[in-house]
Amino acid sequence: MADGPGSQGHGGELLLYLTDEQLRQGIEAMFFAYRAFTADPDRILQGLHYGRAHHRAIHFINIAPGTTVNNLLSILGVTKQSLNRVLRTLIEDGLVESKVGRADKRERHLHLTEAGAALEHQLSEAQRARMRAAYRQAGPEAVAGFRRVLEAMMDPEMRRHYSGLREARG
Amino acid sequence: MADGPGSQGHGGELLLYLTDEQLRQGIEAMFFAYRAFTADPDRILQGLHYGRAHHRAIHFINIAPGTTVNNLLSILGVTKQSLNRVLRTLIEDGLVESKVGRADKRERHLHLTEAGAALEHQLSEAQRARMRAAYRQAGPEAVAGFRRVLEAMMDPEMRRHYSGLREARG
DNA sequence: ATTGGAATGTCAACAAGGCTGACTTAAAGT
DNA sequence: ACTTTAAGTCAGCCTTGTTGACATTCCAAT
Repeated sequence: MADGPGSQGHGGELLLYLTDEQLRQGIEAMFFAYRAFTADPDRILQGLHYGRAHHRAIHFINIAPGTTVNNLLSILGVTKQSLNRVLRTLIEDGLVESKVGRADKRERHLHLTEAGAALEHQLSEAQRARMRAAYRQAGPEAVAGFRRVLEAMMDPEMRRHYSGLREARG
Repeated sequence: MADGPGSQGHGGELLLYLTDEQLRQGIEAMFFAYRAFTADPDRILQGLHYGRAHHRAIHFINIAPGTTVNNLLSILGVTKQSLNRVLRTLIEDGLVESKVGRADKRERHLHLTEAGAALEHQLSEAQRARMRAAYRQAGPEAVAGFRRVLEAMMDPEMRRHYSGLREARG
């Protein structure tokens, strides 16, 4: 591994020279960027007696309408008790609808109501606005790299749930 | 690659055309990657009666030894009561040392003890390992893009605290 | 020297949102 | 018939965030 810092590891042949300092900067960048990334929806949710957990549930129900509780559980990586607490309030407040499964009546299929979809859109638009601004500022090549690093950082288990891989990767 | 599928001329200007779907994938990538990113240190901390808050305190005390409580507060973005609870246990357990300031004796200057530095290294090494693997897998160009997007995503306020900008940006 | 304000620390109470464990109900699978 | 699965519920615990109130210490200005 006599490669300099500019070595190309794209094919996986040559190794990158990565100092602890470079890695540390990446770690801090993740910390600060993620905080900013969640700040906008948090601001909207605060005062509505909702939190980040509700946002996540709403997000994934919107992505996969009709998903079951069990499926949502495995995506979110929390216990059913934790999810249930969140889901119950969303259903009570009329943002989420829970329908008994046709094929398997044990399952509950989750959908957003109109009100739920409206909140989802408000939340995701706030997040998209920041993402859009960052993408524009960084440029298309940077965006591709950003996505590549994040995908490589995920647990393989979670990569299954990540919809980005099912399309637009070629 | 100035005009890949992600960019498109727009009224003569070279604006990025970003679909909601592309942005959503970026949002989800952040979610899943951040979870993976914090999972390794969380695993180490669990059972030691420490949590992510302790990790963050230890991290930034290590980066800026001698930092004051107030400065740490503004970096972490939590209340002094929250930070104090964490700091107190770290001091009691002999991981952090709090020294009264010489110039201003109201201030407390924070340092890691040897034990604290050892834990810091264990935690950061776990995180670096994942980051290193992702960087190697994605390649140097992707890493540069990753950093650029994250920096653009941060709040300007927080960019001041981000050490990555003070060096290695040319 | 006294006073005002800043920095720090502490106590108490509360909420969100994780967790475990135990248990029920209903439906499906065998 | 029995077991397993999906979902829901109750109770209790932990971490980590929040407010509000208050004490202490010290610097700096009056």
